[in-house]
Amino acid sequence: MPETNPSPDGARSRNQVSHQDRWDEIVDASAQVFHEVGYQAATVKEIASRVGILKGSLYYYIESKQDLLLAVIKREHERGLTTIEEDVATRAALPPERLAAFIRRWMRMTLETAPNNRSALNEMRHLDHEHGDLVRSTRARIHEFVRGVIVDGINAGDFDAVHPGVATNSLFALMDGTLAWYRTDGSLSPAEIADWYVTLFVTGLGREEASWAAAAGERRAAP
Amino acid sequence: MPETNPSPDGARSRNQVSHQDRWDEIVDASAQVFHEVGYQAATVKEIASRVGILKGSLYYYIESKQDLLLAVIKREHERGLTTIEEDVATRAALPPERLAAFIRRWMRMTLETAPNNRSALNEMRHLDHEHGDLVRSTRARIHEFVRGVIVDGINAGDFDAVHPGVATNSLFALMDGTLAWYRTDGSLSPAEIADWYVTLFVTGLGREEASWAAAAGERRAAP
Amino acid sequence: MPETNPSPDGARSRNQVSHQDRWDEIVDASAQVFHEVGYQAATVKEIASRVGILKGSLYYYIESKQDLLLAVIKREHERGLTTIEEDVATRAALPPERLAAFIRRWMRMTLETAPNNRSALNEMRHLDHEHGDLVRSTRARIHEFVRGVIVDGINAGDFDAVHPGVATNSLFALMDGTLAWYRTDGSLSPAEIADWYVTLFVTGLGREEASWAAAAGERRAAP
Amino acid sequence: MPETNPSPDGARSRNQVSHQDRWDEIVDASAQVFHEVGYQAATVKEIASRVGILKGSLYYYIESKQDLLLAVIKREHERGLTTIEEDVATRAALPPERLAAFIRRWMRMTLETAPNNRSALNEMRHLDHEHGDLVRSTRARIHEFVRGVIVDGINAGDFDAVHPGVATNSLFALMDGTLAWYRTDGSLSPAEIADWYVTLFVTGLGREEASWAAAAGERRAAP
DNA sequence: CATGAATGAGCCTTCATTCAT
DNA sequence: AATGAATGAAGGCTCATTCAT
Repeated sequence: MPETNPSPDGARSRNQVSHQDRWDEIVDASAQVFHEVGYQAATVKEIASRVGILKGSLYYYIESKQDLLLAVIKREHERGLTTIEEDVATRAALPPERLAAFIRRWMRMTLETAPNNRSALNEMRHLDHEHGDLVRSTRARIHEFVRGVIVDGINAGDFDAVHPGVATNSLFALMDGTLAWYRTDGSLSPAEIADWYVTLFVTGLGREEASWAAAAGERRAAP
Repeated sequence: MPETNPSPDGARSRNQVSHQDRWDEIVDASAQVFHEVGYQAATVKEIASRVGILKGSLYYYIESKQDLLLAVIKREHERGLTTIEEDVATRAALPPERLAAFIRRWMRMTLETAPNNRSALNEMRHLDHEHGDLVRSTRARIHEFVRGVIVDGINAGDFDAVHPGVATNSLFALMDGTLAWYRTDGSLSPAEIADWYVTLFVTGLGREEASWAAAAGERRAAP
Repeated sequence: MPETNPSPDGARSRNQVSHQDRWDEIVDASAQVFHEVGYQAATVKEIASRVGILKGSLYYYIESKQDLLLAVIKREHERGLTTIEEDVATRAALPPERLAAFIRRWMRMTLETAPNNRSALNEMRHLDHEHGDLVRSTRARIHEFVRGVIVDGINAGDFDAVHPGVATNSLFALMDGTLAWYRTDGSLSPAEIADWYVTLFVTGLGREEASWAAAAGERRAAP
Repeated sequence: MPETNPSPDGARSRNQVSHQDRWDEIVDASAQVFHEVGYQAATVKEIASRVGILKGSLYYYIESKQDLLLAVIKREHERGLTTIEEDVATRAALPPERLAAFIRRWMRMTLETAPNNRSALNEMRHLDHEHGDLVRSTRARIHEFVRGVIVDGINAGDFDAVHPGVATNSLFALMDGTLAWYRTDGSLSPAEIADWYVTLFVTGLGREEASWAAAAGERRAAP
């Protein structure tokens, strides 16, 4: 049975989309499908058909299936880079507050903006060395930010002297692991989940919230 | 090039292994390969060849590739069921202590006993409905245990009144996420990582360790 | 990645070429590509891009890829037809001299004028019946010329009584086979190779050069 | 429409052939198809179906289509290597006689033993570097043999002082070019064509047959 | 004239699965 | 139990071709 275009013939002229828009559609569809069945099980045909074109047509935009994965992962990491950016007020705050703010930003991105995007991270092994390294370096920058905040907190006495790398990894495992069980119709909102992570992590890092909140007030008042 | 058996002919009579042993070898090999490349990318041929047989021969033991995944996942969950069992002393302990003990047991299993096993959990989506449900029910029992401990802790006032389901999910995301970044040659031992999770989670659940440790002593002394 | 026109936008108006010139460019590019990778492996896209247009645009000039092959082969045969034309002096000469002159003309064309053109001859099988016959009839005319010279030579006693058709085929196999091993930077010039073929073939046809050269002198003197 | 096995079901058990025999069938079929349409245009499906199996089954024997080309070309070159071997009498003969004998052996192989084999030589460009070099080295050995005979003949004064490399290339172009025009039902037998090549080439190399035949007799009588 | 986007047929290749021996 | 040969359904990818703009 030949593959046939599901959209009606006459619609083509009206369906005109710019190259960039089409490409965004393609990356969206890819992210969705990778999320649903994983990279290997995802078929180019399925992705194409969600965009409303034939699989052969997809190769007008890509050179190989891997390009789709790369695009999805890159987009995720760009969102990650955006998420580590802090506004002026937050940048001036104490480490616990900064970490809390980051967790809230990250969870908002993960659960609200790009729910089916972040899942392709586990598929990074399917990228070849060159692209894998490219992506890993971006990821490193993101981790570095969090690590920096934790180190600052330790130095300032706000956090216990934990292993900052392990703490960073744990935090991301916690946050990114959310997608494995989070359901949109569940009892908790994204914001509530973020709150819980803040409590868990910032408290767990060594001092109860009260203490560092108090400390923060004191130190702020000090100079 | 045709697939050929690497083992010498004459050795077969001496290589006699019981059906059960062969089956264990097969599940081991499957777990390894799934761990290395994922379920979809894993080939029946590769698994067979690690056992030292040809892929056709594997079908004497299984009906489909999915059976291999099922076996691996089942074994993981059996290990999980074993891990929720507590010795007499622990069963009598207070929730924070029980939770800490569980975390240590689980991490020992995850990192020491079965490092390449636990990774197949993400592949559960490749099981059909029937087997997926079977596995999910086992997983539910394991989660239920942790959830129970947390609820007990909340009721006893050891833990803050968090959402127990979310807390449970978080704990497993944290623990099972370890495999994504843990390196055998890293700076932390499995036990140290477990300690860190205990600190993070038990503290993070609401009260600093000191407080519940003290409370534990009092209550134990009470009756 | 979408195919894009490498030439700058504004240049188009100045790059104006006549239809005929464009067509010649296309046939040139086709000959080159066919020479490099063969007809089947040649892509319409590659040919178009050498002309500086997109593959879709090529179809303004052709109806199918085969048209490109046909044009290349036709041009080769036209060159062949030109090459069998003799100047007045040569037409009056004796068969061995005429054959020698032809060999030199043919090799000059093959190696100097159209090195990458003659290679498409082997691809004639990719022409459909109709066009194949068209081309074959031209080729027959060329062969007929050589055959005629050889027959004349035999009748005149200059050549041994060989099978003229086989001799003709052999000569072309010899000459057109040159491209398979000839290197521009090699030790022999086209003219030297042609000389060698003359020696080989005219001598090999039965009598050493001296003899027919002498005979030629006599007979010329005769009437 | 799924590809279906053309052979009747029940026949399979009787059609049992050894692995080696099946492989030979496959190489035969490949040679045929490559001969008919060329490497690029040849499809794995067509080759498989001539063997009576499905295209997928072919991959039990090969790793890629290129392997088929390699096998065909290797077989040709092995036949070539066999063909340069001389019996005791020939090895002792004078260069013209040895060359003549070689030409006859080669043409017998080309036209009688392996008519559709030798045509894949032109497809050598489709081999990757590694295998291309392998094959080229074998070809070099064969050319070296002919070159040696020609050089011997020049040194002995039997041949004119031609460029031996060019002469060798010409001879093979002549001989291997035969397949382009030779028809089984033609007026000349393989042996007659070989005779003609002998006359052409051995005479063309510089001295008429009579002369070297006479010289041969003399020199043989001399010591 | 040329573009750019799409089509669709077909290719090479992979691989889970079957089965006679 | 295991082998080896084959199957057949897909899958990724290529590319000649079409056509609205």
